Amino acid sequence: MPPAASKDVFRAVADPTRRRILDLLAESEQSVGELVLRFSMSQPAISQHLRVLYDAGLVGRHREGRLKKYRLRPERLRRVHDWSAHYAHFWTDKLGALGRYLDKPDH
Amino acid sequence: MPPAASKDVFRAVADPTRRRILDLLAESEQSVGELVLRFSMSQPAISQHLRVLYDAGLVGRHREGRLKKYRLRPERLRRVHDWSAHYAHFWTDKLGALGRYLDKPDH
DNA sequence: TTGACATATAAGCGAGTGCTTATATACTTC
DNA sequence: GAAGTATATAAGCACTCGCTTATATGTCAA
Repeated sequence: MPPAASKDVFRAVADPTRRRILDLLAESEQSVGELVLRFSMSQPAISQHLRVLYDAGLVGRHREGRLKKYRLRPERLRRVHDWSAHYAHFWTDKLGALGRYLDKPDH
Repeated sequence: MPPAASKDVFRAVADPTRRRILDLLAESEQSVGELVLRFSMSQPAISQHLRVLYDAGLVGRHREGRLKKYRLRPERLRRVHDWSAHYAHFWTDKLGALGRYLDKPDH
């Protein structure tokens, strides 16, 4: 069985450590070692989180000497954003509720 | 031990069944029984998902006769939306990358 | 090649998840 | 009250998660 078979984006971002990794990578690409320094957990733990993010398509990576640099690939976050945006009018648009009411076919 | 102690919103929406429940509740409030009909799993399974959503503050509920109606409480989804919106410029704003680059203090 | 460094993988462990069936609770009707 | 309906909780089970330590792999430098 594949170690962490093609992971779902929603599950990937459910973990706070992984969200923090993404936030860090949003600033600049970083090596595994640099990331490890930002957390109080072992290097394998970070590598495992990075694998989940990689499997979910949320990060890319390439070698640079003996370092391996990870960079953000934010496109797939669009699924999360689009889904939640579906609810955004509930708190942004004052007329949202009325609008949705009037949109129903029987009005 | 509390059955599913105060749940995190990100974890609550990580499950596809729970997202589907939220989507259904976005249309209209529904009783547990009505929701059960939409899924091919047992009533307790749905009740357990509803509890997770309730503990995460994503749904409200009230009795109505012998029914218990659940309704969406979307406010807390804002956390998810705001977090993902933080990345939205990566795919919406063509000048986003340049803008972020110029925003750095050393430019 | 050898040794040091950087990262990934393996194996194991306790805790959590998502379901099931069985049962308890709450409400309504008779 | 008793019986029926609607929902919640309990217990159990297989599986997954997030971590650990130990080890394997890859890269550079001497």
